[in-house]
Amino acid sequence: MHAKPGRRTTTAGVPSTDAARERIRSAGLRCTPARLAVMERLAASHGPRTHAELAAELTAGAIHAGSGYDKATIYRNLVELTEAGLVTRVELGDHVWRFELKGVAADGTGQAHHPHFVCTECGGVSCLDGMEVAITPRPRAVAKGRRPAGAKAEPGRNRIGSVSEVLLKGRCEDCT
Amino acid sequence: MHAKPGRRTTTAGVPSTDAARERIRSAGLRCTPARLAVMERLAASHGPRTHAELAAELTAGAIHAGSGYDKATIYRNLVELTEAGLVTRVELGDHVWRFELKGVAADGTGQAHHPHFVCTECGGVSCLDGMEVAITPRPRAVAKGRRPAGAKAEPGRNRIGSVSEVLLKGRCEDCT
DNA sequence: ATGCACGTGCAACGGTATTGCATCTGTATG
DNA sequence: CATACAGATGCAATACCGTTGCACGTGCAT
Repeated sequence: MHAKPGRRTTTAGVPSTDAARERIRSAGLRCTPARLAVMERLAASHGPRTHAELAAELTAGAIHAGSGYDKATIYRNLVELTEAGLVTRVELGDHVWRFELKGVAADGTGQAHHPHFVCTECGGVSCLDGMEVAITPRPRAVAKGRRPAGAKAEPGRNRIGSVSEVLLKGRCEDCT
Repeated sequence: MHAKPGRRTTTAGVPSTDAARERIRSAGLRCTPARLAVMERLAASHGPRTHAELAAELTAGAIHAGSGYDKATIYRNLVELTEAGLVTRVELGDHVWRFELKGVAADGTGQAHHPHFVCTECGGVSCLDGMEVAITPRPRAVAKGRRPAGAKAEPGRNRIGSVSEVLLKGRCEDCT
């Protein structure tokens, strides 16, 4: 009882738990321990996580006692959070959906869609959050003149209507 | 149609069947009717086909008499052809793998790194042959000094070694 | 404290990918 | 041209992941 359910990092600032709680609430969803756990797990991850991974971590045998959420619950939560707009669901080429916390930049600037890099060797996935991908029509030197607007292709070019996801495949440094 | 399973042989030019046959052979695989059928089916399609589609077309009830290949055989052939480098396997976002004839690398060397664009709506794939993708560090990090959660891959892990493929997902103009 | 609606756990379903094994066939060899 | 072997095929069974139905538990407003 003396351990308040949820607020484990009680600093004067804004604990991630409380932030998550608030976001869940404001999304019109109830704030349940399972949802908090999912949110925190996603927040603690540096890249997109698969449902299987999250389920494995949050089901019974997990390190943290008090877990033990059902796989279906986690799945439903992920879907609901996705529909609520708090989480994005991406597909990187293997047959697994990965979920990722949607942009939470403190200032509110949406880190909309950042590119992902997946290693074809080890299957590792990196979030190229600090990278920018520019698509230019002609193989001309593009080094300078950084083009903001993220990974947006110029419309009217080729048959691209709109780009929703950028995916790079290759080998990570470890596998080279 | 009139293409008999036999060798329409090299009377004039090179029938696609023979071309496929040669490619299969040169890939170190046996040339079997099932493989030829798969290759021809892929060649006749202008977009990526799912294994389910191909299986449905090539199994017993198919248009072509004499077909009736097993679903597992088709699957294995697709995988083998993929490993042999004759076919590429892509994932569009639904949980189905799609197979597509790879570009004809005449000299056998790897084809240029041209990005692909795949429409998540219609499944169409465009080869962005005249486009170039540049990956540049974002001018300004999300936050200064500190490493924000999820903003960067773990150091020493999952960093990009080499990029072998660039894949853009989104909607094509027709589906917008 | 109470009640309702929403969330959860359990288990089962469905669909696709994947594999084992016995049989058959393409291909090389004599 | 016949033969033998490695590889390919068919059949069926399996594994896996995502998804859903239903009864019960729980958050949250009253």
